[in-house]
Amino acid sequence: MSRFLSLAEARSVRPNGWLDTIIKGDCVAALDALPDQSVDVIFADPPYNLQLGGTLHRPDQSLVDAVDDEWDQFASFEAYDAFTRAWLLACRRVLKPNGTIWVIGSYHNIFRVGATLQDLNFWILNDVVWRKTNPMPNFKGRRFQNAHETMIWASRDPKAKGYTFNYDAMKAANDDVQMRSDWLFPICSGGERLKDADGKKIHPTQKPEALLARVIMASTKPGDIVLDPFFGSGTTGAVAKRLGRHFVGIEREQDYIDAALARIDAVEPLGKQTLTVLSGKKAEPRVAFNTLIESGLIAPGTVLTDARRRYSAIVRADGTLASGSDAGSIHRLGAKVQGLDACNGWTFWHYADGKELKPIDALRAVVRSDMAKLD
Amino acid sequence: MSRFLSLAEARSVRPNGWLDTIIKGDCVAALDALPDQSVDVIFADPPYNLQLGGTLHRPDQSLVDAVDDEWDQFASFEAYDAFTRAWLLACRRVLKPNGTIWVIGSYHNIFRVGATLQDLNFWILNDVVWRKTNPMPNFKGRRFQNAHETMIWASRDPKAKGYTFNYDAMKAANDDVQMRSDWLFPICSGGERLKDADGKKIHPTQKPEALLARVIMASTKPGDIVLDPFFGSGTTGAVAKRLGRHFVGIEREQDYIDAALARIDAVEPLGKQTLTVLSGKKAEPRVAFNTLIESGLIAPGTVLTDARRRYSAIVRADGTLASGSDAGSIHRLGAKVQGLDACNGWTFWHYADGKELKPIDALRAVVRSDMAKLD
DNA sequence: GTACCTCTTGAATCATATA
DNA sequence: GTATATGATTCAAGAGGTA
Repeated sequence: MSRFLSLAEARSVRPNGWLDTIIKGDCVAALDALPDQSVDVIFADPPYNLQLGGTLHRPDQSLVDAVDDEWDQFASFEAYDAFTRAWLLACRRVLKPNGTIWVIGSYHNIFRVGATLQDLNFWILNDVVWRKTNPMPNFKGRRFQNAHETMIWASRDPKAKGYTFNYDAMKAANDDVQMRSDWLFPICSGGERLKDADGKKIHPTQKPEALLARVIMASTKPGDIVLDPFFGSGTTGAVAKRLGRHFVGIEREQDYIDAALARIDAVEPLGKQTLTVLSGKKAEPRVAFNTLIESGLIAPGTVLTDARRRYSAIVRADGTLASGSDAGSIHRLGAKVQGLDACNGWTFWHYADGKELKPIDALRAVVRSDMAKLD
Repeated sequence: MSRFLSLAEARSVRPNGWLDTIIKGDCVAALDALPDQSVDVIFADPPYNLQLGGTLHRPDQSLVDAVDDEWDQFASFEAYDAFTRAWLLACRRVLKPNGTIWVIGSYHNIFRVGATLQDLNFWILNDVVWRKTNPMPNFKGRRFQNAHETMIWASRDPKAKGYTFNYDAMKAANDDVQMRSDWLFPICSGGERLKDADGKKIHPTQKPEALLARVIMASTKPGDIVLDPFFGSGTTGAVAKRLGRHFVGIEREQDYIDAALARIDAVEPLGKQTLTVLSGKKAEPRVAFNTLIESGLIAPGTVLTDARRRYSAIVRADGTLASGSDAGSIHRLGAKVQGLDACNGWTFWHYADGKELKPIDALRAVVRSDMAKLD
């Protein structure tokens, strides 16, 4: 059975008695209860300090369930920085000399976290981008869709060269090319998302196990100790156990601890490491028409026609087409000129290649073959 | 002919005489020579403070041509922070109140830049990841392949809501889905890369024009002023000119200035027609519901329903709707009958056209197209 | 079983013009 | 400055219901 320890217990248990447990309490106090240089890797998912204003509604008027928990509120950047500095310093002491730390965040907090890491003499090895396959849209159309989060991976010390990085495993898992710093994963939803009896999500920001699996497979060895100072629903612990690593979690909220303990108990460790890697080879990557312009395959001002030259349109620099007083995407304008509701602009619009007309889809194929090497 | 100005000239030229020029000199001093609130967008590619220790060789023992220029050297994080603070403050004064700034960097410097932006009360709108199709591999196999750089897009002020974001154009250019925060582009190479007579690259970190094109198309209007305080080889200027925007560059090194001037001279601006930016409903003129009644498109007494005929209302002669004992504007009543606090009456309410239900928005479109013929 | 449709939801710094 | 009225705005998945 999994268990959790009070701060006093964490301090007094026999050496390593805190392995594979959750320590209940404030993050810094709990870290202070652990011995020097005792963990191999830290994965930290601290509060993001979102600073949300009012409420936000979707276009269908439904309310967005925002992260408004008390633990995500800070009075100022200074307060957030002081908090960050305190827990990172405590982490530093607990890390083995060749240990590394991962911190995940968004643009709200990650820059402050990164600067603090550098100030405390951690040495950044990579920043890794988690690209979400299914991020929440920007409902008001005022910004780019916020489709990623950032992880910083850093060693405890600039001179430490002995940190674990399973380069060959990563490369083998990635079609025999180096694992890049941009990773593609879905957000945590469906059956993986922990819910209470009423179907309400237990934790507002549960991370996907696939993300933690890659982190752990990349930067730890079997039997290593992975500490998570903001344990939440216990994703780090569940994945560590499954992958044959030890975990230590720190968490304040009893509700999260209860959920995490039950979750981890249900995990069956893998006999053999059979980490499945999500190859980003989805059906076909989406290519923006804009990309053809940006990559010089088609110039703004080019005239496109349909296959029989009945309709024509001019390519604008913003990636839209214009025809007479109408304008829009390749699809919208294709539909418009034909008086239809819908149209596949990729196959409808053609460009002149010598005397021949070719569909712009041919140019998309060029872009896709360049992209194919990536995902 | 393009030209460059000395600091003294930049200070003394007639108003806007510094448009489409390169100012030679230190970045902060040159910014100080420009008027308050005079530029729309800033794109900055500051020194990355790479701090490479020693030299790096590829597996075949060839030497990696690293960025080791004098301008990329800083004694400490403190020195880099002071530098960052100084040029960002100078940028802040020069930006229009609704202006925005883009800064690009890597994990070496972007966290310090981001934190400083926040400290100076810039308001981060997005962090945007440039995913490189063809990044340099990690030669030692000790880290993930560093396959991206990060751009921060921020408004001058947290309360400034009037910044330019061409949402509809970005969406139309992206297969009619929102543009995401992760962008895929090749690094600058081949014919685009500026080289000297010996074939040596002129600038170590020349950015691809495609990247700048998306930045400028997303966040400026034709005729806007784009300032680049670290002009280098002039990518920002070349793309701004091509896209019908004004540029101002600041650069210290005469070699870079010479290369940039020649490069920009060779750029042919696109025609006005191709530069028109697609704008959505937000930019359409307002039409009062009353206008539909006055122009005879809908008669008082007409019964409107929602798309599924769950709710109905009657059109009154004063341009309001009534339903039972409730009455109000098309929006208020739409909200009221659904028990919501907001509703777009134009798309909610439908009228019967034969057997079919059509949104009253279709009638608004008729009014708008009639209005368009007038001007 | 399957195909199709509807509804829900996810770390979000998310409007603007006029009075 | 504030208050009010207009009316613009979403992508991918999964769950569950219906034909």
